[in-house]
Amino acid sequence: MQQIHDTINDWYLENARDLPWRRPGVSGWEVMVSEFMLQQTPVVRVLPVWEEWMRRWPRPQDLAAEPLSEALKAWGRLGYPRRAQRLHAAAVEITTEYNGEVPRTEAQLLALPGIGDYTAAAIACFAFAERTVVVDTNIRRVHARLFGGMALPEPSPRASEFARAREVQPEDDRTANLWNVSVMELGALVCTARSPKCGQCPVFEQCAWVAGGQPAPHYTPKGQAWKGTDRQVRGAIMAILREHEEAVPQQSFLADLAQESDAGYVALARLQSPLDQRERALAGLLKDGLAIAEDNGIRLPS
DNA sequence: AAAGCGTGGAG
DNA sequence: TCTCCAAGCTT
Repeated sequence: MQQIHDTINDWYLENARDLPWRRPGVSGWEVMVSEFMLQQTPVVRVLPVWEEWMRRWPRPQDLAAEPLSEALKAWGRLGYPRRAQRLHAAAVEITTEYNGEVPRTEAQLLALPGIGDYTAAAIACFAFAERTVVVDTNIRRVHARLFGGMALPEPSPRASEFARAREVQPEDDRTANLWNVSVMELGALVCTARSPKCGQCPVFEQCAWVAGGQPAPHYTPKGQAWKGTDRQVRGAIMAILREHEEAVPQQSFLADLAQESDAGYVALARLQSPLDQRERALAGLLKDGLAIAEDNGIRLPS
């Protein structure tokens, strides 16, 4: 096992991407913002937004001093805007409860809004060199193949996966710390979900999945519905709200909505449909876009 | 605990 | 074109 540790860690030192939140001396806040943005979002799309956020809000208290709507607008088109809402709330909590210092223990991080098992372990490990067991989608996939001989991990994380992740960790703290990010990077660059680059894999010889003849996945992932959903409605509404610095009169707001193809039609139909459906659309808006809507003076049909 | 939550690029 | 997927979290 130590052979595998050294091989993957060495591979990382040679092949890791030069990402700004991995630079030496980055703050806990810089790591934390990157982790929020990277939840379900590719690195290339996060990079420019992260740079802008760090320029504008270099400390938690800087973001906490802003209205939520600014965070939502600056979130841009990263998707899942409630992450911006939770990051803002976390910044407020760090400012009031931790004197502006991002907490360094997993338990403290886990208690903040928007931070779950993965993000807590990641921030503690990457920013503060705490010994944690990081389990993300990349690591789950590498473990499933390398140790489990399976094409893909189970659709949702199992307790057994966390147990295995703990068991395969290096004993030495420093090596374990590097192992976390190394396995993750291997999953991101080589051991990818679709068409893995096994020819470039440093542990090709040790891989249980390869040894088993690379069997196909034992399940077919189900895609998420999009057309006609509340999410599509919110997406269309948020897209318009983001682009306005000033108040958007209801009439021009609805006109903008009508001009949006597809999503706009769905949103408009919802907003003008019978009460129960309209309430669903409004409820969705209220969850993510209430502050931005209020700031813009949006008054939806009632 | 399964479902809901945005967005855009790759294959 | 259409499906899958990307450093998950919350209820």
